[in-house]
Amino acid sequence: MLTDKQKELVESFGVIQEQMGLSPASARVNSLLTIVDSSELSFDEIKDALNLSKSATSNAINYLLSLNRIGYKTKPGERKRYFYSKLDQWKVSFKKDFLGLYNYTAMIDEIIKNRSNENQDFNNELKDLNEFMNYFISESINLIDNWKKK
Amino acid sequence: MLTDKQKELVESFGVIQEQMGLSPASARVNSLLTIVDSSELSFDEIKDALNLSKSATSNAINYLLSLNRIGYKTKPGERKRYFYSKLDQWKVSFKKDFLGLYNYTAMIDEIIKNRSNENQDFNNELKDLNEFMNYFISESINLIDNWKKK
DNA sequence: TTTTTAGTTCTGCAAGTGGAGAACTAAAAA
DNA sequence: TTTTTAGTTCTCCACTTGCAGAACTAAAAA
Repeated sequence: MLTDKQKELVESFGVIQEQMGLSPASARVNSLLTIVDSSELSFDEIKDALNLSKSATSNAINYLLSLNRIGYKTKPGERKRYFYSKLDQWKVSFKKDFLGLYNYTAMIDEIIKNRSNENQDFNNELKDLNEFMNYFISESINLIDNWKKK
Repeated sequence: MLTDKQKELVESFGVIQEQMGLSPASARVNSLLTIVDSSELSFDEIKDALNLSKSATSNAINYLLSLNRIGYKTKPGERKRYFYSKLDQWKVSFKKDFLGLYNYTAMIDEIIKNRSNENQDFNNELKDLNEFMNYFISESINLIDNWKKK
């Protein structure tokens, strides 16, 4: 199912995704579904390709489904589910991530409001950071929205 | 040293920074140094303001120093160190973060190279994502570099 | 020389995470 | 009705994290 090189890539891309917050098993599953040539894999194919237990496979799959990073389809007359990478969701999730940064800037605004004017240099640093953040968030969202408009 | 509102903010900004990868204690220390009116605090002031043990305080401070998120100064004739938030480093560390994303795009390039042409739709999704990522990274670095050139 | 200061490092524990394997379940097939 | 399929959930354990408190250390003060 995988070439030797692809097996290596599943691991190394897996590590990168671990660093991005996925658990080892979820990272491997997502990595596998990105790398494998087949357009979708069954539960057991995933389990066997990664040498995972059923519980680890089940939990990893359900976690990735909850994040909307993978999806599944069924085939007529079969009960099995076939999982695939929802890579095309990247715009949606990037956008969500950037919007989430507004929590950070709102927090900084609160902090600015509640600092004395004793140390104006630092107050100005906070304001500058926040101005940039707000600018950066809206620019990033523009970049996403204007990317190959479809 | 802190108003009641500021104490609250230390906690809530602390939580946000925990979500960004800092340990609870490091997050509180960094939060405190961002919120407190004094321009710098000693080891014991930090320890007492946050009700931390000496070890937790020491480890949190040294971790933040290693990340370059805080710094310290000394006062003539005193051995104590006074710690402050290095908020002005944000440009440097944002830039480093974005440059780090090139590892991700390099990985995706490797993946593309090692997939068959069986599923061109997915191959094109990978290419599209990577094109965007490369564009986004370079644009972001431009935004940082051009921000209020000083 | 002894004591104090300003921390650092070590020891031990409580809590959380991640995954294996077994037990379980609901629907479909035999 | 029994068995198989396609998972899910439960139990247990190994490993990691984060912190407190105690022991330690090196420089400075007394």
